[in-house]
Amino acid sequence: METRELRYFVAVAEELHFGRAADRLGMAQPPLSRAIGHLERRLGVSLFTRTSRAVALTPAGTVLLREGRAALDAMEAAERRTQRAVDGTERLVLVTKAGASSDLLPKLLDAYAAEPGSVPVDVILCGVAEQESHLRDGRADVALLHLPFDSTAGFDTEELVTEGQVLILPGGHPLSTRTSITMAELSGIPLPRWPGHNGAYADGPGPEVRDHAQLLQLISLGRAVAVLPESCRPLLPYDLTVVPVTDAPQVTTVIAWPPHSRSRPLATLIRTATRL
Amino acid sequence: METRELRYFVAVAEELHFGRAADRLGMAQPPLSRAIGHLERRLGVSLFTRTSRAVALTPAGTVLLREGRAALDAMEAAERRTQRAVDGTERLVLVTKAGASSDLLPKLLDAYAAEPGSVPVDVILCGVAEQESHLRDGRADVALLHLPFDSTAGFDTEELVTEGQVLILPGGHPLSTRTSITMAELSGIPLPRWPGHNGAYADGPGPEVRDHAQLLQLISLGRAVAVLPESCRPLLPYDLTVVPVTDAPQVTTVIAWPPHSRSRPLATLIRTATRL
DNA sequence: CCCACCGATACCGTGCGGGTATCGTTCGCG
DNA sequence: CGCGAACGATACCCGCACGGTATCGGTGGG
Repeated sequence: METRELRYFVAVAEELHFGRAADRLGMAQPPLSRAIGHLERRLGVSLFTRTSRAVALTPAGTVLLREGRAALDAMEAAERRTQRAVDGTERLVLVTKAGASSDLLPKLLDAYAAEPGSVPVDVILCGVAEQESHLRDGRADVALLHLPFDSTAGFDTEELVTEGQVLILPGGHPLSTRTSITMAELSGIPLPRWPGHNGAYADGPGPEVRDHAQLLQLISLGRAVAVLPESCRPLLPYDLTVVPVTDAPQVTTVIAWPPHSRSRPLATLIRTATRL
Repeated sequence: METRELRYFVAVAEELHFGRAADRLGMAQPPLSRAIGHLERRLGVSLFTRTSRAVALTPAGTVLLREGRAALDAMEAAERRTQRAVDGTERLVLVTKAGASSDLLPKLLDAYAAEPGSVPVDVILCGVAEQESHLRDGRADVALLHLPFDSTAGFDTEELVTEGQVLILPGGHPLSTRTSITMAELSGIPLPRWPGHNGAYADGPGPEVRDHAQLLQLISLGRAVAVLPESCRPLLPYDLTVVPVTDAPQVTTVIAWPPHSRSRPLATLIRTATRL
């Protein structure tokens, strides 16, 4: 199977429409139809059920969409990591959520820079749920993830720190005088919604937020309250109040990397992180 | 990057010889040279240093070999799993070492077959260190691996059972009267060597073995002794003696599967395994 | 009932992948 | 020291497969 065919297939599988898919791929519709036909004939499997009005995935097509995306990610990762491996300019790319691990990250970077044989580290701060794809498609070499929010499926990981969570409130909020609180007491309050793995938001009450800066501004405006890991405290504006949530799930920060690609600099970074 | 180019690159990187690589690929040498040249130009990195006498990988080439193999495995896996997903004939392919988990496996298969919604399970018994590639390139959906011997890098796993190890001896062996033994006492005895991840054997003393049947025959012949997990006992010929090794590393059997590809039947199998 | 939509088919041109022949360089050997 | 063998690069040619345009066939909506 050629990557070109697989890209074509994924486009059609996502659009479920040959015309739009061809458009997205920058080509005409007939060769796309033909390419998919070729692919189906060569695999010996029907991937789509098509009527002249609708296109749908067969079970085999569903499998190929899932596995094919992973394969395309692996191809992209191979390409990107190779391009970054030009002689003498070795670097590491670390990705993490903007606003998270605000105390851990500088410590880690300083400690690693002091290690013998360390290389420059580029830091990518991205929105929630983008780190995984960065790691999967080779834009990054290593990530700081936060359980139970992020999934570590397919990555090797080491646990770094575990912490409790706190409730963040605007200054004048009725609950801001409390010294602690439980999840049960928050059950009626809509918490902000983060984008899922596909980048879309689940339905429900509560404001849609994309990153911490946005969230904190909404809280300052009295439009939201949120439960966040304790380590976000140093980043809070002065006008917000913090109330420990006694029974919120513990948040574990882990360092994660793709299971192959364990270069010497990466191994050093991981070792440094676990020793902090 | 097209898979064809990547296959070409891997062939050259493994042979370190354009002529032999072209031979292996069933093509002539000039188009292969040209394809590699194209790839290098498009990636913007040099992958090989070539003189007219020798070909060697650059650092970037080393990265591409590692990442590219993973990507090709992912492509193959996508293809194979898709072909196996033809409607109505869903099956699971389980791979494990021949001779290992001899008690666990039938129990698991029986328990799973009794589950509602279970599908037929094909069992592949293979040599040591082949399971990982089966799982990686889509020939299998799920594997029983044994820590610390196998690597679970890149797979999701659940621990199933942990057991000690025992020393297997031919009947008349001087140590066969012992009721227990320690690793230190075995330090002078050469233990059999298993093939590594590349299929090659490490240098050193001790016979080279490929599977359990071969090993047990060598032990019966008095040409080897071995330390194996306790669960191999039911498979031993009557003329072998077993001595518990008190301080041998514990062996953990885990069920492992690729982190994506979590179909309903697979999830059921995993759940069944963890409940045994 | 007709038209609009959409995927499949027919047909054509061209670019690229692969073949053969040959060159340039380098090492080994007489 | 010079010749030949080994090996990758280059030159050149061919065929095919990929992509484009035009059109068909079937289906559902107005």
